[in-house]
Amino acid sequence: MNEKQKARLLARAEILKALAHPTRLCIVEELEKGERGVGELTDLIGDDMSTVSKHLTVLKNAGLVSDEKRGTAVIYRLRVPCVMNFMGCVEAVLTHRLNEQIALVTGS
Amino acid sequence: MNEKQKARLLARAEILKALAHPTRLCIVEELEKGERGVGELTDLIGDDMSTVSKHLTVLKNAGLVSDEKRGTAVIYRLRVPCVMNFMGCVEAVLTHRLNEQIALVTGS
DNA sequence: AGAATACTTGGCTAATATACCAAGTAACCA
DNA sequence: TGGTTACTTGGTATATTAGCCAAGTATTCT
Repeated sequence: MNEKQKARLLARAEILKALAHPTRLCIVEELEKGERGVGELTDLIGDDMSTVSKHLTVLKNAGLVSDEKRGTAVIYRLRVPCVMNFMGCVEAVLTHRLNEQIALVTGS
Repeated sequence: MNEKQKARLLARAEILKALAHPTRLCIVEELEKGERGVGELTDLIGDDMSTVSKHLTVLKNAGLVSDEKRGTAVIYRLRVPCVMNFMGCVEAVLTHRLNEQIALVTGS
């Protein structure tokens, strides 16, 4: 494998890593519905606001969300439209896995 | 957020986490081309075979690949057809990000 | 200016992840 | 049966992540 390919894989992996946390997935799903302030997301998630803020930084660094200051509030929004497709595929993996487990239990 | 939703997000995050490593992405891309033994994947990646084997275990536990013993060899194959779609979306994020960086540099 | 609101950042700890080497196991071959 | 091939697993060191609390910053309100 050459350096260029390594860099490409690393870039992709970083985006996946940014999404690979329940809280961050929750944020992304919520932002699909529309822009939200940090306070709203914190209420939804239930962790400390500083924790939510750090998760938002991770998503921002990955290029998945953008932020904008309005008064004292900071409003976050999704920057990419396709994250849901994405999740459709993840769901397909889960379904596939579930079907197998059922097959195991029913012994077919 | 209720427990059921938390479980759903956790399940999705686990799949994303399994994909969120350059070596594992490399393995998945290679397996898109066809089934491969651990040795072949090790040659491609260049890490210790034990390291590659552990990455394969992660992918297997996530339900993304399956394995089969043939003689002394262990052959891995992809279990889900859609991982590439998936990556198409990741690529879209990268392109989006790149365009912005270009816009920044050219000052438009 | 001083207080309040809405975040972000720093500091810390605990948990997880990753890589290597060495040792163990399973199937085949001589 | 003993050796070889092809992996996997255990052990260990290091690095990264995630959470909370406390402190810092920016904007608005009085």
